[in-house]
Amino acid sequence: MLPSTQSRKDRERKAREELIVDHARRLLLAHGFQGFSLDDLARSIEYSKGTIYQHFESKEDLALAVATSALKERADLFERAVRFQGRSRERARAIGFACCHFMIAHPDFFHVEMMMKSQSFWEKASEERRRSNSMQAGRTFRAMMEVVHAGFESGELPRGRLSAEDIAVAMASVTVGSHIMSNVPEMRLLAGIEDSIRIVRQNQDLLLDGMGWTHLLADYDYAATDRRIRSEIFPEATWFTSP
Amino acid sequence: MLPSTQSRKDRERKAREELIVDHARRLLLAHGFQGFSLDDLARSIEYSKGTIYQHFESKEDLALAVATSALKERADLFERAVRFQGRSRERARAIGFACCHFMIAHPDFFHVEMMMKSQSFWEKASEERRRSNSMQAGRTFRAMMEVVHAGFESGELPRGRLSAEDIAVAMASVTVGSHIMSNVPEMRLLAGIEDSIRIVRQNQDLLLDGMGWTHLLADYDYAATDRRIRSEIFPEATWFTSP
DNA sequence: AAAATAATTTGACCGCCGGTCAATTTTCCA
DNA sequence: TGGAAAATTGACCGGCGGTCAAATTATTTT
Repeated sequence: MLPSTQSRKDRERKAREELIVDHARRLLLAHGFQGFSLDDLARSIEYSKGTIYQHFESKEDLALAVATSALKERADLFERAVRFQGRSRERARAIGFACCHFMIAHPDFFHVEMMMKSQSFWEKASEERRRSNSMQAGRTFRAMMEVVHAGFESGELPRGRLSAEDIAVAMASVTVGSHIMSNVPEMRLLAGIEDSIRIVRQNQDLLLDGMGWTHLLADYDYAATDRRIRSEIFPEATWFTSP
Repeated sequence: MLPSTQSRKDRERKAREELIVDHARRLLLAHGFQGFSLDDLARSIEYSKGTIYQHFESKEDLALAVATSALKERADLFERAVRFQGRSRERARAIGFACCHFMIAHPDFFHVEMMMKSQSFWEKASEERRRSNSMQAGRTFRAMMEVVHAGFESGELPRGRLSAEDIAVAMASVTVGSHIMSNVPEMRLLAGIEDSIRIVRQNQDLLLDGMGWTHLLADYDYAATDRRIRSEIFPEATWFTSP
């Protein structure tokens, strides 16, 4: 058997896996995890259900692959964000920007991520895909940690009670929580929320201010920073308007 | 038909509904929404599946009833918390305490709440149960708003860019987000998290500090406050240790 | 008390879904 | 080109949420 044959097969296999994941993402977002059926997916990709199971060992495994592919995108955005040339808080802000950019680019996607965090998903997914997901999660975490350490080293972020890890967790927490709460219909009604993104960014600012991460929002006009972040790091972002 | 007969029937009906919800909660927490089956529930309560459907119009409707009963508990805790006699930030702290108390009293419960926020749950639940849930959500929101307004009026919470609603949303967001993130196994590993409660309270403090809500954590020792909150408001809390 | 009527409870049944695997088709190399 | 090996298929399975005619129980009428 020629190596070229093997690699062609490999390429074909990989291409089809991508095809499946792409269609699965679409159906998953359209109908939710429970609502989307593998028979529909099989029809959509014009392969049989059995073939799907040659790539994924369960519905959960497939959903995890979808989630991981998106997480990889987010990790890419994070790594671009930390490359921003500026003060540590500006770089933290760029990560916040990346989160919002992802939110806008993939509305409804957090539903998928929520499900993964809440159900007995992991035990039904393959070991390999779990590791792959962990990899991407690690990338996003490391990006945040890099900025936190930059803050410590420059003295812009006071070393206090909190470890670098605690601070990274706090940044992730406030973003995720704000994302969720600002999209709950109940909460939107009660609090009169119209712009989720504004809520998310506002709460990120509050948290970083709470850490004493200079410059505080009150002491500095970040409008120019935001424009730079957009033009230098995320030129493709069309949604953004500085508050 | 005598009225006593009617009311006896009503009582019996209500008692059975509670029986169903109690067992459903147990099964739901044990196996997750997908994992718990109505046949199991029917066996568990020693009634047939058809009888369950005389009380609930779908599995989602039942899950919503479970969630609402827990939300009511939380609303009760919130209303107790805001009754705390003290400065506005201490009362906000008492609400944070209430959240943590609920977390401890009902571990694994946030899985149920997450699912409700993420899936097409609401459209499959009955109008009445949706309203009932909104009622309880409103109670928790109003409790937070009361404390925020107390903060504004006392001047302890600066009136700035943020509306009272924004601040209430921020408080809810950081709590929910911290709860989630500090329980994601991935994150626990990456950040070395051992005590979720510590993370949640820490992040709540950071956020309130970020709002400039006096007294800032650095300017005041809340240990005595925490002891008072516990002894005066939540005497049944056995988990709490002041940091 | 017995019969008639109304209300309640039941579980067999339906369609659908995730998952399997023997049978079929396609690919590959001698 | 023939036949083995690999890949693909879709009928099929058990279990699920949900339904409803039939059976059972409770209530009223005679």
